Amino acid sequence: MTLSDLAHLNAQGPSRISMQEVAKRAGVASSSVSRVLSGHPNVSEVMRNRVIDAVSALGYEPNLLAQSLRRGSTMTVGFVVSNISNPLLSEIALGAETCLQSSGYSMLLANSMSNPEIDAAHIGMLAQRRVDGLLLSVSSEDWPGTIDAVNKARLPVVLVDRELNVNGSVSAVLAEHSIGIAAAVQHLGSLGHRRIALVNGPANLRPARDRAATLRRVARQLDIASSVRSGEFSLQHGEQATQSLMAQPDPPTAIVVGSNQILVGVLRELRRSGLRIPDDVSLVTCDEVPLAEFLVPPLATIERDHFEIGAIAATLLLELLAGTKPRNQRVSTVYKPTASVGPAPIR
Amino acid sequence: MTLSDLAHLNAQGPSRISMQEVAKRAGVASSSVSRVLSGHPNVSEVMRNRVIDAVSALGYEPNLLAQSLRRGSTMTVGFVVSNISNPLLSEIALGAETCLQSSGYSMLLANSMSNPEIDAAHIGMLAQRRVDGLLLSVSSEDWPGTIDAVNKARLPVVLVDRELNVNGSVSAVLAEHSIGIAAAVQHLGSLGHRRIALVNGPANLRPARDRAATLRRVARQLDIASSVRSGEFSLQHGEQATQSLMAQPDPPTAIVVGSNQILVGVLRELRRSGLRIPDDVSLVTCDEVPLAEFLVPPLATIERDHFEIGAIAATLLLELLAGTKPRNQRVSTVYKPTASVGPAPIR
DNA sequence: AGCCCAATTGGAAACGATACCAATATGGAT
DNA sequence: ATCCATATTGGTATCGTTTCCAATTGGGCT
Repeated sequence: MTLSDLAHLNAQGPSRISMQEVAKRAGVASSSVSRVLSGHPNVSEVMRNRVIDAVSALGYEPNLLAQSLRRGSTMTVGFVVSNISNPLLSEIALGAETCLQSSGYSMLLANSMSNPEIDAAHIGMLAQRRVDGLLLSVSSEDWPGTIDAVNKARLPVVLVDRELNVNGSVSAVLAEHSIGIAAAVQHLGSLGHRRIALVNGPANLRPARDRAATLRRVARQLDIASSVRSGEFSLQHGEQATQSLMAQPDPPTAIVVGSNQILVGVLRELRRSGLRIPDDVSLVTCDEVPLAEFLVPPLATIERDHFEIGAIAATLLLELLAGTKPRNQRVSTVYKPTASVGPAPIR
Repeated sequence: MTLSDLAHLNAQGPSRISMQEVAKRAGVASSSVSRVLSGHPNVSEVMRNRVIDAVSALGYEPNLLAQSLRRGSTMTVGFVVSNISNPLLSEIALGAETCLQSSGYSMLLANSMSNPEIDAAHIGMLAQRRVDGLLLSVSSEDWPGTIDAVNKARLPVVLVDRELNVNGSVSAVLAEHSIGIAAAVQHLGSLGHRRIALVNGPANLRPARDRAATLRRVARQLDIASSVRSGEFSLQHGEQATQSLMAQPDPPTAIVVGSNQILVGVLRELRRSGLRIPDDVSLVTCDEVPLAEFLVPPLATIERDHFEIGAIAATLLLELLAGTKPRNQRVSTVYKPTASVGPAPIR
């Protein structure tokens, strides 16, 4: 059955019904229809019924596009993200979308594939689409194009674990990576580890920066040697960094991994080189990942509630849209040791 | 620095520039500005330059909302999905969004949390927002509200591994689950397994239906006993079904798992009950999941290219939007055996 | 009875673009 | 020089709402 066949069957005709047609059918002005439907107080009972009857008789549904143009609000927010297939980000997106949904907002999703130029282009595009606000988990905090785009957009913004030097109405949800990292380093220290490495994400992103700074600080306090390998959030970086770390004359006895994408590379390289966890090297990874509990040994993790981070980001944005002042909200991280962390090997 | 401070610094003033203002500044009619910007052929060089100068002097950016209202196209598609945090779906979403992006389309994401009522509500909402088309991975194929909503929406639709009895312009991308399942069952049969169980998703969804039918058919051909446990895509279903399966007098010697969410439950229950893979029970799971390769033993999987599925879905929708006839495209699945599949235990 | 205020309604402008139509200008052909 | 076809431009209606303003009505009050 084709669309035009369907039109025959369907009493309400082939094209969409406008408010004008409802008004004509009800024998009133379109402004009255609008008042009834938007719940204006000064509407008589008779009018309300006439309009409602006509609406349901014609199967009228408002055109949100026209509403948005007139009202100046689209009830839409944009989410700019490096890669939604990253479980961290997809859970954040779920939390955000769930929260936004319950307030009548929709979410436009834009993947940048970790390319800051695309980030910037997306921000501009979303502004042209007149989203009411932005959730940003950009791929670089120092890319000028991104900063320009945010400033030009003149929109309420919530940063998702990012620090961006921009003007305007900007809130942020920030994870306290230091808590989890500090706990992990202390635990490792207590087990005799004296050389700890961090296979980290890019230094121009807050999570990586925060983790690196904390690890260095706490290690120094405990008289532990620390080394940080910054790089992309990628399998390749994980492999390469691990290989170069473990090839050193005094390789680290514990590795902290800065993301689930890097983790796969680290694990592959450890498997390839025959190093055993935790006998040869202890392992801790950041951000829970689905099957980690079934690895042998199960992986120690530094966790944060991803869904909640998304929900908080959305809440902060809803606050801004309601006219509140920007604010930052912090979310804790928690270190969960497992058998992947053991005593430092004796050399 | 606040927004109003910024307005001072910014030459282009506090509020957004409309096409009218560009026209006034260039000393031409707004229709001419429109022609220049939309690349109409009959525009003189002088006019083009005047307009372009005014545009860049004022920093004009078109209002996509007004464009959409007038043109009758939003360059937006809706993606209705049960739960974007499912890695299968987030990879599909990435594939789709990447493809749409390159054609200038944006994606509105709507999570239903596997609730068919919410599915239906989202479809209606997206229609009101005047999306140009829909990508649907609905949570139930027989929920009347969903079918009604799709029929009412009168939009081009692409089904993502779903079968939905609706009218209109509907394409589909369909995974050939039978290929992978058949290969797995044959492999298990050749290893002596005579009782195979499928811990499956809900029977009102194509992937689960297809897998169950294939498993039953191939098992019968090979004279193998098969049992199928249908249920939600959930950890709990995985646990409960596994427990009840293995508590039988003649428990299965191999389990096929119908989704990554169910998998976690199956693995937990197997661990809890002390059953070993593959010594006590062989295990195959559908749809690759990140760390499966590092489990001990690594998990045998029936894979399909999730990103490609998303990209194909988007391509099919773009075809429909270009006016082509609906069509279905099939995507293969491939069985990848590992040490999680072994000879049937001897009783 | 006359007046005023409040409630209700219709008409029209506006949001910011596009597209049709008519008007003008330009050039070549006769 | 005249005429016609074509290229270019401006004016205006339109997309589907909301909102302002003015007009009408009815009731209460003096």
